[in-house]
Amino acid sequence: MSRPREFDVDRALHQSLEVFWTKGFKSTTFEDLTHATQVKKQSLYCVFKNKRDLFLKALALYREERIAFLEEMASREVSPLEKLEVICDYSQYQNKETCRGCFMANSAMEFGNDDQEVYHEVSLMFERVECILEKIIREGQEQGLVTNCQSSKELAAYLNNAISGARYMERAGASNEQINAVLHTSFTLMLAKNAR
Amino acid sequence: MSRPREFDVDRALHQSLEVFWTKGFKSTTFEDLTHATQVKKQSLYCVFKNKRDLFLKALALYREERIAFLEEMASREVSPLEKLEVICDYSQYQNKETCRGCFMANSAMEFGNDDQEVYHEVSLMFERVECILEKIIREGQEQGLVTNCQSSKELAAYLNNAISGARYMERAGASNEQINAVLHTSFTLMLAKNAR
DNA sequence: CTTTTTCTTGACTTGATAGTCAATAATAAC
DNA sequence: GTTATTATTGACTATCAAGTCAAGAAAAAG
Repeated sequence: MSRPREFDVDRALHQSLEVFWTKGFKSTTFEDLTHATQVKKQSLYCVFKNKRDLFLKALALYREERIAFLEEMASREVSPLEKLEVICDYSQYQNKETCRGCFMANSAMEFGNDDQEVYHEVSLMFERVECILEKIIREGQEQGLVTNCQSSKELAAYLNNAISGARYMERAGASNEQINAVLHTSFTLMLAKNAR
Repeated sequence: MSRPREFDVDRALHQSLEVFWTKGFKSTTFEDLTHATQVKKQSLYCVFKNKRDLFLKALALYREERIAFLEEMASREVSPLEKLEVICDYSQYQNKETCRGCFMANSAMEFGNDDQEVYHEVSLMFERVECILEKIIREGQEQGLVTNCQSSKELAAYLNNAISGARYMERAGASNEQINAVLHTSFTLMLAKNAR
């Protein structure tokens, strides 16, 4: 009955995510988005309420994709140590030459915690990631590979924090070697003595 | 010969720093600055070339003050462990109720590493902080208090990263307990076995 | 082929904000 | 007191970006 949409909404969302990730919310103009998506302004406005709405949807998409990756990783049939090693391997985070850090962390930094919706996304991500990490760490502890001096929960928060820091280093322009070194140290220190 | 300035430049700079720290560069309007400093627009423009110049000077001021604090701490006549404990004590970072994180980290996040001048400030800060941390850690290692499994340089980068992560958590709205727990875990894991 | 519906397009509006200008005020040197 | 110099002030300008509007285009249904 009606004229069908000519552009792929999901594709446009992914492209917008890339832009927001690289430039942040404030620095991204709507023109940047129309340019990246090759979709005209009004067409985007038809689907997404406004720039902020598009941003929030991109943020949620990012979270879902990250979590999906981590969950897939967690469910693999390999030793918990190997899982942690992959998670602590910086090269897995780094795509392209752009040092854009973690989109979620960048957004948390940009908005602070006074923006309810962004804050909600960030918390959600935090919780989910820590939960997955904790499960892997618990496995590692049960197998005597990870130190028992701290609880799995403490270590999960610890590791998550180390990764956040690393993403910050990335954003701040640190070299791959520096970042990898830090993650490796953080990883090593949480191992049981006999597993080092 | 001429009419003297009525406002204290240094005081205005400090006040501007507060605003930039809380809101970031982009989100701070010049009006915010005139309001915070109670100095009229043109008077600020007389002293500082523009908003960006004022921002960069605030950033440098922040770095100097942080470094001064850490250096004072490093030179105290207490055990290296005590020094590290103070540095890892989140309550020392936290002022007011505002969760504004580390101004340097926030700025690094906001600008990415494509802005040369901001990047320079951030790198400078990084290097200086790590250098101070390394010195304390080396002391700790010599006294058998800090693990020798990693070099002092590695551990300094590690600790700096953990602190960055913690400031990010702060910005992202984590509770004091959560932040303290993470820092405490990071601190504990770098201790020698007998010092735990 | 006509009608209906929704997409597309570019021009337009509105609002915010960085930075400028020119008139005025205040002070120190002479 | 006069003059020269610089600070102060508020109005002004220019720019840019988000969001709106209305006309036109395209497709599906009958």
